[in-house]
Amino acid sequence: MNNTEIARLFRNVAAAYSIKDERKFRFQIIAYQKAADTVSNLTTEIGDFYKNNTLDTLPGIGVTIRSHLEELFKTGKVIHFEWALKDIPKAVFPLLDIPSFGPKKAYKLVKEFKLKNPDTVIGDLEKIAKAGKIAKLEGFGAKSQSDILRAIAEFRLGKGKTTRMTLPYAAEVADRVVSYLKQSEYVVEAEPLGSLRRKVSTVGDIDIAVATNNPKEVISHFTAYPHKERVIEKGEATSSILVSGGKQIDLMTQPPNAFGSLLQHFTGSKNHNVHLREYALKKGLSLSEYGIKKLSDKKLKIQKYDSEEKFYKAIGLSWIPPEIREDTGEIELAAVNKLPKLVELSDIKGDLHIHSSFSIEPSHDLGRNTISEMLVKAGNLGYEYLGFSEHNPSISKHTPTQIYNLIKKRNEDIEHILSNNKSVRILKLLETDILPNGDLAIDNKILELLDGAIVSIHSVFNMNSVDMTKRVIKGLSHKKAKILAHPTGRMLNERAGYELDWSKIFEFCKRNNKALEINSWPGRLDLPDVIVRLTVNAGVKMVINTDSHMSEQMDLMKYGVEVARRGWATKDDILNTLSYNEFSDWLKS
DNA sequence: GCCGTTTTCGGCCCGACTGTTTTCAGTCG
Repeated sequence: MNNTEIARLFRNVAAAYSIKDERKFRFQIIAYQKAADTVSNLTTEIGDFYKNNTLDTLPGIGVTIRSHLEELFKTGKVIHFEWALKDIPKAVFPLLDIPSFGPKKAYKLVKEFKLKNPDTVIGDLEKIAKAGKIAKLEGFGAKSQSDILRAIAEFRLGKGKTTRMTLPYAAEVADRVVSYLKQSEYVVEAEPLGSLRRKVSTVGDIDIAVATNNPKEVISHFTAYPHKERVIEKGEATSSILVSGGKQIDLMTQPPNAFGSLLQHFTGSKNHNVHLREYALKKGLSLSEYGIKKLSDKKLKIQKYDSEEKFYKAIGLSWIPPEIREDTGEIELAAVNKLPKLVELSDIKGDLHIHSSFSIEPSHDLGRNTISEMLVKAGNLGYEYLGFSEHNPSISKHTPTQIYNLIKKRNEDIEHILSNNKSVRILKLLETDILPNGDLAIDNKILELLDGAIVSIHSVFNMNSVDMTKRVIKGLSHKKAKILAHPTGRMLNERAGYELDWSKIFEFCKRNNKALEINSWPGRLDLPDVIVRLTVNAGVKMVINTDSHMSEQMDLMKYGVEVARRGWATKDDILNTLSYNEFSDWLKS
């Protein structure tokens, strides 16, 4: 079973517990939901954790769930799960994917109308609702019946829980709503929060916080948003709408003097907030978006905070950058004021993965702008150096001699340009394919023309982890091969990427002075943040590159820096924060 | 069922909103 299936199994077990006895199984439900979240967020198959005997390193997986997983991988089933799911009709579970359906509602409807077939249950329920039978049920009414019909219709259209947005897209949607909100005179401040503020690689829905002394007016203004499809809910302090394209926008408000606690609350993550509140409880403090209550104060008066810094300080913590608020150790370190100083965009001194339009007759796509145009942009960004890494010339269409001459010609062009442009230094690189057998696409004699090579996988992605790891390590073995570009090959929302044995890759890179790339392209963000964290811990260096094919794409560097920050990388972990001389020494190392 | 510079036992975040109710259950974040 793969991660998706196992996460679903855990969620179904949690739902079954909810239906059986929500109070009795309260903490088991939370535990299984948390385990499901852990599994669905993994970038490695959980079967590999089982094989490596490292299941106990995963948060939310303790002795019991671990033994259930071991039973699952050994025998293909788990007796305890079969017992837990035995009394629950299978038709309940597909309904749980529909927004507004929880275990209780799904179970009641399935039971009441004796729905048996999980494959047709959604359509069956729709017919029943259309026939007006749900409104007659106790606890339901005409409104809930029509809400069910709409929920099913929207679910079919893929609204609500659609594919997640890339960061620039989400930022654009959020910016439009924020600038609309700011048209209201009652909006003092408006900020996008949630996963967008934490810079998660993809964003599900858009969360916006508003500081106002008149929440009612602000919410009326919000629900009148011209691009809204419908209002999902509208209360006194919060509201949600669905906008065209099926994306959900959640709004929360607080008065300006309590905006700090709202920023904290609505930025999340959920796991960070839960841990933070448990931590504060032990100090006798109860936290919410309203502020902080001292439990020793019998009247439970709320202390308000206008800034996040003051809010964290009141709990005895240093301010935590949003990118690392994932409950992976940040609270413990903030308590002793030992958070790392994360790398910043202004630390970056160069970009090493640039495709110019120089006619190198490459194996893959060519850049759109000339070497000179790219250099102008680099100057505008304040860079000290730029690395040109066009794809290697196609090996099926050229002889080695032709390739040699093409690279030589590019080098001469660069030298010529350099004689007229002294402000930005240039590194002569090449993005070189690692062939399926691990050889590089160009030979040693040609590699010697370069300051260094960026190597990467562009074909035959479907190799297993063992073979792919051997392929990559062999590709990196040449002296000139210094950087592994987009190391997992993933494309967000498109393909998962191949698997590598990271401990072997790290060991090789560390011993041989090789670096892994963080590719800033918003559809890649590769390395993924969790692997950046492993890389940092392994003491292996990284380079943040844009992989630009046009000069304006060099602005995408910020996305790579955000990934690095989510992986707890400091300036020391990132090689292109070095000066030109230091970086060029590393290339020769 | 998980977890640990107060604990290997005894804790487990905190609130909003809706529909169907007349005080609350269910869902969501």
